[in-house]
Amino acid sequence: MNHKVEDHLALISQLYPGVYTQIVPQQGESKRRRRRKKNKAEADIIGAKKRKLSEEQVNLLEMNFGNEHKLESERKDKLALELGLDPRQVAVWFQNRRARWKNKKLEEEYTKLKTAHESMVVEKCKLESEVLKLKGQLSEAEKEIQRLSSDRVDGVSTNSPSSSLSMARDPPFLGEFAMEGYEDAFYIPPENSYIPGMEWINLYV
DNA sequence: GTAAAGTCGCGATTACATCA
DNA sequence: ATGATGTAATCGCGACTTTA
Repeated sequence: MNHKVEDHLALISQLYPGVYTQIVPQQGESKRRRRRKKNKAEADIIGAKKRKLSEEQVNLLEMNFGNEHKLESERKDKLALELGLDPRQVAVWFQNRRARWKNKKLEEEYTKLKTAHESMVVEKCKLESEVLKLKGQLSEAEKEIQRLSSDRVDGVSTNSPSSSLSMARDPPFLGEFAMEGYEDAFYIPPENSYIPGMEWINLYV
């Protein structure tokens, strides 16, 4: 805080006890208190009008912030002298600037994550439709197998085990998340490994 | 060694200027 | 005139350092 303003506040708090209660903390009052509202008359009395920094001042501050976000006191004093500001104002500016920078970074990060999430959703849709397509192909192939095997055994045997095998091995249809929690139950073997009962597949590859 | 005082940075909030 | 927005300033707090 500007020392002049502080002096004014101290004086006013002496003259008008109860107005600036935050200056003399109450005994045992550790919790955050509601801050007093400064009215225009008070601001006029103490000359505490808020003023915008000039473009040149902001430019120089921005340049310094670009070099280094933190502000050691030596640099702060030097900068304050250069800008014709109170060192406290320079510190406050850096404080607020760091907060703005942090907010901006957070927003950028959020946008990046959102974009990544959206493209993942698209990818998921693609994969799901691919799965549906492959399931259709599989079902067609099984129908064809059944047709061929019934052609081959036609008139020889009516209780061929092959007619029920594929049904017995088929996992129940569980919808979109069929594999969740069933990784062990429906183990998918690596390529070229021998699968009992799956010899037929070699006929088609 | 330690309690009190001082300093600094941060998050949250307020006050004020500016603009649509 | 008024609500939205941006930003300077304030407050309260914790962490750390300095001083007596």
